[in-house]
Amino acid sequence: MLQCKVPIICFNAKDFLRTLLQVYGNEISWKQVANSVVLDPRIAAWLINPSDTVPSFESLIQKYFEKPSSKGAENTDTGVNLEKLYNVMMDLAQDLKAQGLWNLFCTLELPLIKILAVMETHKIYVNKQELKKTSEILGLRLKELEQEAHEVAGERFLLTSSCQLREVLLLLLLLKLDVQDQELASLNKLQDLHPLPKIILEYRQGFISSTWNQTGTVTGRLSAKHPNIQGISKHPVTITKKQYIKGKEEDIITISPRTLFVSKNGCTFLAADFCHIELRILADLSCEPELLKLFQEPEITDIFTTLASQWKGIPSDQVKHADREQAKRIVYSVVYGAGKERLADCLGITPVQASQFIESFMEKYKKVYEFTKKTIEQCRNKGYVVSIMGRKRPLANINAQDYKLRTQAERQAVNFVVQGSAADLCKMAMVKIFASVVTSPTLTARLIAQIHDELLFEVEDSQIQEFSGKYSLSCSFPPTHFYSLYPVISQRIES
DNA sequence: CGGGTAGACGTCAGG
DNA sequence: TCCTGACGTCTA
Repeated sequence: MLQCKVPIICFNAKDFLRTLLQVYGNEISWKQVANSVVLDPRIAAWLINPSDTVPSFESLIQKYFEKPSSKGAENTDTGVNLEKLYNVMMDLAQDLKAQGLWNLFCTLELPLIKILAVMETHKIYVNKQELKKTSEILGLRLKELEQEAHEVAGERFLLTSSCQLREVLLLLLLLKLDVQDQELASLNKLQDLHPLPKIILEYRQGFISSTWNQTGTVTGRLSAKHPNIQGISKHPVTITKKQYIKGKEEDIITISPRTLFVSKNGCTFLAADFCHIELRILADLSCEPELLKLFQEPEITDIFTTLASQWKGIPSDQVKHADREQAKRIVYSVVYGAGKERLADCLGITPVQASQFIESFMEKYKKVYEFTKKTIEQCRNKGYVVSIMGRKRPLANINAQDYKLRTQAERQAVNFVVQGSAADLCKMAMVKIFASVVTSPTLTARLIAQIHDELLFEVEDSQIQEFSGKYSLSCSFPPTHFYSLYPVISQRIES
């Protein structure tokens, strides 16, 4: 079936392909999926309406089979189902073409099926022992904290219940508790493990592999579960603890959740990520000159640092990490339509000040404001919004009477165009790089995860130069690359 | 009455 | 502000 030149129609094709790869893993290489052509009606249905998850094959059939099935079908259930499957796919294909989604379906979403199937068959090694230990330590620390909280509060209650916590805080009224900041516990430094012999290391390592959902979001992004590898804490957490655990006598301990994932022997994890992709897309779509200028200056390495320095009126080398984070929050908050109360809350200023802030922002980046207005207007007329690659999101509430519902739809419209377009580009990068690795006779790099704007690979040590040089993504990704990519996309949509 | 389950909601990690 | 998933409580 992998060699078959004729397209295969399959509901949940990714699961089928994964099973094929797992069962025949010894006889076939993962690269062989490249030859197959698979059509998945579920993905087609999701593209037509992304808020529609289509839970089962039966429900899809039911939905697309209002018209009576053509007579003369075989008597067996299998025969009938096969015919239905074929007819449903043909109907969906017609719909996709009629709605301008056919190209997106063929060039992005269909190739992705195989990529995700291959990703799910790859084992990601984890340091099982360290994970277990971390879990135990965290459990202990949580108990400690619970006890402390009870003592301070003067009564027993469930820390994890926001409801009960609220009540307790209300009763106390006097002191402000900040439980959240101290909630995490500790772990021994992982460096201690490095000198351990290979065999022991291997013995200690277990492995995991996430499940990737291609039809689970309304914006076109991917999502992952069991575990959600897209949501692993990025920054290490440091903590001071009172109790000594298992003889390790350290007061301050750091936990780096990402280091618990380890690359295979002789391999290295290599991450390639887009730089400020959403802001670049916003600059491009709005044609905002001030924003475009920032991206075109070669000496600017970090846009948010630059924005922070402009805003605070200080040199960019004096911008602190907190300033940068603040600038980032401001930009995305304002662009996606945060209200004055929310922004005030976020920045620790009064709503009146926040309101003035938003106004001056919109004044400075006028084209961005016009872009949001135009997007909302188009959504009102058509009932949906469209991303760079033609991905659609219908927003029924865009013309609603209810103010709350209507303004929410307006924010969703603006957000979709930017976030959805970013999803398009990230998926495109995935498809292109995968295709290139698959056809390479030498490269063996495996895709481990996609964290929205980042691709994580496991690369043989001897191939790091060849791999990173070939794509030169992580080293440098200047704006010019982005703009050279964009016309290609537009052209594809036209054809 | 005890115990399991489903859905809603809150918080927090990612982007 | 938008989009996710994990994990906890709470209600039915």
